[in-house]
Amino acid sequence: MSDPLADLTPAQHAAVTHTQGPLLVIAGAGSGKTRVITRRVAHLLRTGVQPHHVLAITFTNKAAQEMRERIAELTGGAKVWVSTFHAFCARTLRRYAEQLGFPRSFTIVDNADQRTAVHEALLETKHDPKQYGIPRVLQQIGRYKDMLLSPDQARAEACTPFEHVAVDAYAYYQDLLTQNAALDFGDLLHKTVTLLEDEDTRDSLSTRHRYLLIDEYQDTNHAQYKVTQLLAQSHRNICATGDPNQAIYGWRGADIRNILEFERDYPEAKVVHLEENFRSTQTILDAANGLIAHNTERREHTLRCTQGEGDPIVLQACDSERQEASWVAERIQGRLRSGVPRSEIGVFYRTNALSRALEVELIRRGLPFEVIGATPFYQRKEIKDLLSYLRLVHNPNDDLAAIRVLNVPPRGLGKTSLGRLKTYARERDLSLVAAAREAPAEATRGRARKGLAAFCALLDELREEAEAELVAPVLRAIVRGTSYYDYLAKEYPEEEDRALNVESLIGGARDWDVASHDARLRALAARAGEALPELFRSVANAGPGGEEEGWGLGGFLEHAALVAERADDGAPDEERLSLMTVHAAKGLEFDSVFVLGLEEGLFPHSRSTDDPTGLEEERRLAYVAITRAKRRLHLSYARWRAWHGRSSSQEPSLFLYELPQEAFPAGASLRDLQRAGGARRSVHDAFDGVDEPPEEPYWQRPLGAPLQAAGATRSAPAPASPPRMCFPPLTPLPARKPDAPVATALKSGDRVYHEQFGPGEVLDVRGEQLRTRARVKFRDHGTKDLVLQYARLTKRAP
DNA sequence: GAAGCCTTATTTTTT
DNA sequence: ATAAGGCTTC
Repeated sequence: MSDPLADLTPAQHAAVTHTQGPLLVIAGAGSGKTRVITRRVAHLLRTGVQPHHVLAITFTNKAAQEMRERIAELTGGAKVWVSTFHAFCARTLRRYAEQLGFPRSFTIVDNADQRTAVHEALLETKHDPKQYGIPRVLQQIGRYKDMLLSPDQARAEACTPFEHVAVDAYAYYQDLLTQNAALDFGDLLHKTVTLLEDEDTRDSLSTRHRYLLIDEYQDTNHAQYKVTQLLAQSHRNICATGDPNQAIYGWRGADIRNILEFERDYPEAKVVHLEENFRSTQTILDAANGLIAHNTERREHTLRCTQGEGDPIVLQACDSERQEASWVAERIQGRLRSGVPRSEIGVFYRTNALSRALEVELIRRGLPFEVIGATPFYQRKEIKDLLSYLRLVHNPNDDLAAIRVLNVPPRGLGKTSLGRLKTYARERDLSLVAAAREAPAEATRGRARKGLAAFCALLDELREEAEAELVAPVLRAIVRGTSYYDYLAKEYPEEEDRALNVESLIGGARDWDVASHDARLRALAARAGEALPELFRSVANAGPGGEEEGWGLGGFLEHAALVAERADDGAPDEERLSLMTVHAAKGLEFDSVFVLGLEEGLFPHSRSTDDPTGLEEERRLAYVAITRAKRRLHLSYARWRAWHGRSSSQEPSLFLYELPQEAFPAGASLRDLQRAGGARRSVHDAFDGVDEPPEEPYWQRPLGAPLQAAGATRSAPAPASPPRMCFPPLTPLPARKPDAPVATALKSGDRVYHEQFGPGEVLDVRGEQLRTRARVKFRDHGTKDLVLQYARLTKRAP
């Protein structure tokens, strides 16, 4: 084990060595936050803290995995519990379920189940699902849960008609979940808080988890905040790390006040600021700082650079997403040729749907890649079907799973039969499976009766198969008993990968079984370990996250619900480049970063730009994306993109205008690309095939050269001939949204030139940013009021 | 009463 | 493009 205190800056050292009492680390992007956390854990262990007394909580599975690895690396494999909030809660609730009045075998419902439940709830409460929108209602319910409001409490707060509908649905939805012994993601937190409110339980859990580390504290919502607060209440050993500039989970109820008010909650807290950036080049940092400066809500701190200036940012305008994909792939190959390993290349986009075009292109070129987070393996139909059967075996009360598979493959149980069965079940307070077993005459006839009987027989058979607590044999029995492959072949004749997915699921289950078996042996050894020497005990403790529970069928289902990630197949991670959403990229870093789809409506996303808070969060998101890059940053947008299956015209993202223009090569900023009217061939093509700048860095701004004067580039004449375009035809982009220098550079008295009105003089300038207007007195055309955003005004030397 | 076809609306981000 | 919902047919 190397020295955890070696090579630390004074600030980092202070954070690492502050082991007792509350600690808040405000850590800018790339300031070595992960380093501080992992070193701090190592240091804690070195001072005699037991590994199982340390609990580190992260936001995403990816981050948890990475941190687990780095801690293991640093401490020689000490078993510290590192997990997401939800995984931690799930594991804890398993242990205390009965105390809270629900079975240990509770299921965790996913988004699709939630929607089913909301749909049922709306129908049952006599509201029209269409009118109110299932996603909206579901989001509202989620918000109530994040705020720890019960249906009754929520009802007291409800004001608008929509809120009343949502509350009605919430109440019914919650009953539905309870009846199904099911918890949703919000419940995991909510119930854990309930658990921690009991003094004895809290004491024992606080004793167990004596040292808390909470990463990305700026993104905790109220429920998560409450969990940490209750856990830390007695020992106060809580280390929170975060960066207000990277708060990107407002939509999930994250409350930035949690980090801003940490010092109020823990007055004795030590606060450490990390503002030196060890990750990115000066150019990249300037871009990030320049962008985030447009936010009015932000914590004043600017990252200081410790690296050299570095290469300029590469911006590429593309005609289509196809072309964008091809450009990115080409650039990636260039980086690989320059010796950058694949694992050091990250491609980000705002929404998952955007990965498709690039995936196709990467496959075409034979570049191995991994789509992180997305391609929700566990959300595929065939996987969900099989998992639903598995859930029914594990928990026969799981009506949501029953609804899904009662008629899959078709057993002659249509809407009517299902409706009858539901009514029958509800009247007698039975689960659907229990009702099916009674096979009442009023609910079944003919085909349906036979189908139900077959279904029940299958479940019995599966139950027997599950006695051994192994997952793979049960899955095989399901596939066999339902003739699932026949069903797939009939239903989806062209889609052979579905069968492969099933194989892959079974393969994953087999691995799980092996690991379970291993863990059980270790757990046995651990139990006997009281009498064993310390060394042996620490080996015996090694289980998932340091816990001995969570294996077998139940554990597998929990894993599937919480870690929606497919088991590894093919090339190891180091051999692949990564594609992910910007959200998933938080906390990671890459030598070279590509950000796709920088278009208005996409990034910033149209669904979040109607209110200013939303736009600011989008900007922070862009900030996160940029600051992931160590050395190279590539941005791109497409002028045409498939949307709803139809190609539609796109505008460059507002953020491209807000980035400091000097971060780009001269002549290759957004305005230059636009002025070129959409020419595909840009100066960047000078790098083609080599991906290294020519020997003379002609694209660098001459030393001391001023920023481009306001509007100076606008005076250049339009290209003589319209650029050649392939489909779809290009319309010249209107000169919208000038960047800040244009808007602010004009003042009264300036002499200007207008393409149509000729020379004139500015009388006065009003408004700011995009709404800046200038009153101009033209020599030949009188006085006009012009919006600078649209008027192509050129400033002339006096 | 169920299966199949055609319509329609729908697309953030994560656990 | 895709999926869910509604309508028509068997």
